[in-house]
Amino acid sequence: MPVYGKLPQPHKNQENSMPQTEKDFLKHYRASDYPAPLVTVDMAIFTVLDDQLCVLLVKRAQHPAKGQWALPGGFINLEEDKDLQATAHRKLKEKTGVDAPYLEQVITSGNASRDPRGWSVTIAYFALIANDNNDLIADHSSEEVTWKPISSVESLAFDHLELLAQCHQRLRSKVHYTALPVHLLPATFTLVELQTIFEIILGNKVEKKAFRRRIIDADIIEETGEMRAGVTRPAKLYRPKNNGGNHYFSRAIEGGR
Amino acid sequence: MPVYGKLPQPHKNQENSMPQTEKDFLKHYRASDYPAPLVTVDMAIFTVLDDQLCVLLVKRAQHPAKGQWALPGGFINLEEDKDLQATAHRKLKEKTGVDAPYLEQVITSGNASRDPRGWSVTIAYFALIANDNNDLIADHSSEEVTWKPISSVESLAFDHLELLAQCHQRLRSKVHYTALPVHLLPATFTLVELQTIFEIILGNKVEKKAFRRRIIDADIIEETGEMRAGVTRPAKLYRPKNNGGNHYFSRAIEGGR
DNA sequence: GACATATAGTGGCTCACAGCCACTTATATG
DNA sequence: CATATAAGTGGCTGTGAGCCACTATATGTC
Repeated sequence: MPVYGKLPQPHKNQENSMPQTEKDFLKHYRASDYPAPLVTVDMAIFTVLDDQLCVLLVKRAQHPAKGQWALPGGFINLEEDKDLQATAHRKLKEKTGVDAPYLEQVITSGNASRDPRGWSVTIAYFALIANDNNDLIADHSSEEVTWKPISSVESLAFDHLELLAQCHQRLRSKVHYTALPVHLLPATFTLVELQTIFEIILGNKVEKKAFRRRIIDADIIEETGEMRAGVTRPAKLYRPKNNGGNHYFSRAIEGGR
Repeated sequence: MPVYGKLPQPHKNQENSMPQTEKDFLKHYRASDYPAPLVTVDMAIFTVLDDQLCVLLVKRAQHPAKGQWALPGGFINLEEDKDLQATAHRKLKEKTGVDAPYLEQVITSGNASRDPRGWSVTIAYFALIANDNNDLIADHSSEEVTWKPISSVESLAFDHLELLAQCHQRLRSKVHYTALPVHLLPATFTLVELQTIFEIILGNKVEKKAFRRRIIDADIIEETGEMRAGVTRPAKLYRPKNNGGNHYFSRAIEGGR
């Protein structure tokens, strides 16, 4: 990998007057001397509540777009965040108290008009958290925070509606060929529960036998040995195996029923 | 370590005193008052030359990392680029003269250490261009520019090797379930040529019949009516249809001899 | 305890499509 | 005209999704 500490090979005088070492160059370099866009990280944090796919929204307490609903997010803390993922984790923790859910970078949106403060760039992530963590929502910043069913979200600040659409789309398409939704369930779950989550995200029914074959054959979950009692036949409980829902199927799941 | 021009200006107590309109807020807002990361756009521009997948590299003429090979890229021009994609297109045009190839955003990398100038963010794109455009490489900035077989790239400036790996990976995985490689071929091509490109990217052979069935059934290319003469049986020429290589298959292509 | 009911879970068929491989077709060349 | 070589096809096998009827196991009611 690149080594920054060392000087570049002394180039005998090229373009200009005298050669400059990288060290010299950096000594006089001031990032703030150059115009730069604003940079933020925004997140679509998904969970399933009451059989609906929901996303966490905050009502903006500050200008710009004050009073509008928006995806949680904010500026990178250049001192504390070691990388973009850390910024995302920090924001997630601030809003939900949850620490290490599934987190995936989706898209970076940047243009001159999406934020009235000027040229701005935002890196959008989506996160999946289990619905047994829902009550953990904290409320630091006197902002209003809420879960909204994704189907009921009609407008958001900035271009957040578009970002949300992209995140939702990414989630939906990955559900066709991965087992991502396990991250939306608590530590143990039944196959029917898992199937229901798939159906909620896909927006259509999934054929039971095909679904179970697929999940079992993929060897991504294992029986806990426990059963979930109910009003009828009890169901086996499962937990994610080795690499959770990060299995890729070579064929897509699609229709059914 | 990173040097920032100014410390963050403490907001003068707004909430408490009097309400402020967004207009007022914006009037006094100066983006440059806040520390912000550097933001660049970098690209992996792919083509196939001499039966090898190649990527365009430039030798850096300026500090930092002067003299090292890097992916082409650079800062956003806040005045001229209307969005990130425009920056990418501009960079692509500068280096290759090509204007509208296939372009896809891959990943955004940002952390405190990837650039010695400080906290920096880069948005990485990959582009596919046809190998009949190869000669169009311009050389504006007295930088050295070259096509390197991807297998021979062992080190690059900054974290560009990692970015390249991500772009390469994205390309390879999409080749399993899309017809992206048509963008790497000239306007007309034979099925065998197309298959060869697939094989080069995948790094393994593809079964002829399965490949042809897949492409033909997908209805993404059409016969031109012309034939390509050769030393043996002439081959039908095809051109991309409606939406080029942007078709998604529901099953992956994989192995075969 | 017998039975109804409801959900969990299985057996076993069909169908689409990737992999396989031998076969046919069309051209250049000696 | 025979041969070599690459283009292109026929037709089988295997995998895994879709389908749907069937069995299994609990609760609730009488």
